[in-house]
Amino acid sequence: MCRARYGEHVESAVHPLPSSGRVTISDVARTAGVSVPTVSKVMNGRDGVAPATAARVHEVIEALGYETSLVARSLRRSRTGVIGILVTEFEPFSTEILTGISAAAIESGYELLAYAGLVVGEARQGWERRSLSRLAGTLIDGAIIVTPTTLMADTAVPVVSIDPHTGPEGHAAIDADNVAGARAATDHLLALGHRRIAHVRGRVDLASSEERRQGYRASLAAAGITADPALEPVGGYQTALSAEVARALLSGPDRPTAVFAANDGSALGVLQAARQLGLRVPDDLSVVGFDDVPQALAATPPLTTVSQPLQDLGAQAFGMLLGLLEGREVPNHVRLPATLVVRGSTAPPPPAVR
Amino acid sequence: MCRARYGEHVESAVHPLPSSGRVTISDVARTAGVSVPTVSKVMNGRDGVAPATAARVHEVIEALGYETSLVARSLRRSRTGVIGILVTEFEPFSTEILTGISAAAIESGYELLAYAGLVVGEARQGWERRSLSRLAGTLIDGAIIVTPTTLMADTAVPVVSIDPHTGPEGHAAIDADNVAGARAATDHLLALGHRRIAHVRGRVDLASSEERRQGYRASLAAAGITADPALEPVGGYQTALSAEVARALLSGPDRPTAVFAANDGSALGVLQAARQLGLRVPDDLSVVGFDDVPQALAATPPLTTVSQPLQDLGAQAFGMLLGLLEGREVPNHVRLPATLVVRGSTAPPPPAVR
DNA sequence: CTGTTAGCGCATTCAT
DNA sequence: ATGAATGCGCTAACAG
Repeated sequence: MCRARYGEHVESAVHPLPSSGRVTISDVARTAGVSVPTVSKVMNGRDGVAPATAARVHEVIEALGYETSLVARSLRRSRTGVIGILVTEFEPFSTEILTGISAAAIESGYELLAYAGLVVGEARQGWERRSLSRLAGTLIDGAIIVTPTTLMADTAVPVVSIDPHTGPEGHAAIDADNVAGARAATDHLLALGHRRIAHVRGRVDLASSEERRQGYRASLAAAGITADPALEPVGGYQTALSAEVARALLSGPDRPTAVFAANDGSALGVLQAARQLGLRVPDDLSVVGFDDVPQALAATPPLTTVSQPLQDLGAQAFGMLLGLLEGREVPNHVRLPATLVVRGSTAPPPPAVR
Repeated sequence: MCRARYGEHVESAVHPLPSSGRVTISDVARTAGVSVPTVSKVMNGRDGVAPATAARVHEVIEALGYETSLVARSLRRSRTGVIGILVTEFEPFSTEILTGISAAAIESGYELLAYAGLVVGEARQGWERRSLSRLAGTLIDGAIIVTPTTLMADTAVPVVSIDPHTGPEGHAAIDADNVAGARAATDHLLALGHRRIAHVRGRVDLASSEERRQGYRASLAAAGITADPALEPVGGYQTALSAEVARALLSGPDRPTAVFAANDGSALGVLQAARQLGLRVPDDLSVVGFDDVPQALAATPPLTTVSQPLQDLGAQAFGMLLGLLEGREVPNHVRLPATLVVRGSTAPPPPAVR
């Protein structure tokens, strides 16, 4: 067992080699017998320091294991070399994007700081503005915001949004083609022979959700099918709620033979509901999701879904931000293709209702 | 198109409402007609402020969208309410852990700051000490370090290590049971009837790699098989190198019927080599990996592997860190079970060689 | 070449 | 109840 003891209230000794772990620039200066600014110069490789002095300072830095505090430095300097990535929390969606950003940023000279405010409930509204205010202007040179809920004009640093909830208008943004993806999903079901296709909608306040419904409707319209509002319950992008509305949807007499869910979480809910009702997937019911999260592949049966190029989204967002930081012109809006991935949850409708 | 223009050199106007995005406490104070300390008191909910004044300040804060700078605040205060997670880069392994930490941290009152130095080459050695020095004592209250390469004593803040390369001795650490996991993998192959089982080793300088080899050898020994060094090439946890050594291994006359690779990346390399040599998996060759990264499931055939509870690792690390921060006693070392996941890459050996 | 002075944005005494 | 002064760790502009 070990007990916490981190010298929070340790009296700093009269002389160097502080007992606590934290080593500051003054510790180094004192030990090396020079002034603080001299150490600063050495740290930043500026000239105007005698070679002998620099060497001695370097030795002390090495010995004490000193490293400049990112905080103190960034308070004083304008550029920090750190890019912020703002998310509400770390979950499969945001971490996949993070992975893409990281791959793109390697050897770019920038460091990455991913920040999760972990706010819940009321406080969630406007989280991105708050987080950005806390970091921008000091800690970070620019930011990538994952699924921001509001538009932000006049930010202190360059910002690129990924999959903004409000749609990609007004600021540098990148997202996947939700309309085309949803259309591909519905086209796939139509091609299999389905005619009665339901759509479990996402959060109605989000742009992505509405775009997916648009794609669904466009596909139906192209096939000469008029959309039936009774087949469009709202699952709010949530598994539990989607399972609930799916149960109702699938219990009726004239139940659909296929469901296109607004995201994978919803699709998993539909799968759950089908299982409870004794419906086999894909024999009795076909299900398509959206996003292609890891669980989609692990589901039983593996979920047919629309894959968003999450890593690409991240990588390209980083590229755009780099462009903004370097004062280059960058496209205001980039849209990446979403592609259908056919797995085991879709099949032709059962003969009885065909 | 839009061009970067973020008022870096904007002259601050004589009066409030600065043109740049950055709003400081003095802007608020000036606008509200009070002093800076008063605003500070209001922000931190301290008393000693007239209700009327507080209300006015609150209004201005709201109007200006002011938020305290994390940097400036943390420089002055000891506690920041932010936990740092230090990684070299964001990839599937570290982001999975991140997801687990995030789930555990929600509603804990702490915010999460994941920091990737993105160092490569020489500078990589000792990255965790450098990153920690840059953040600890100021920005973060404690840190979780993912796969640190060195031991760190006497840190400025509490630290918990996940899967330390040096083994879990000396500081609060958590990892998966590599020995037992490797043993389970090898036992599985033995149970299928394999006798000639190779092991593609990982990075020999890492504790996890050596532990996995130990488990492999222990399993063989228990079955009365003496380990053959010729069957233990080093793949260095890398796909390309592993494919190379596997090609050599599988080209020989007395080739093994099964391979236990030190991690999934290596296993994918073995799969590659087998395909090139015309060996069918699992009919001609069984392959087992370690880690259970998402690609393991997506491989052809789906990879039998040993799953590390990455999210649990993260969640429990957060729990331990919380304990340290609260001055509670926490176990110095936690070891979580690694479990075999049997998929499609393993089967009994071909009759010819059985 | 070096040290002194100043100030980044904020929180904390201590006066008033 | 409020404001002036001080310092966190660091860097920039100057003075010696």
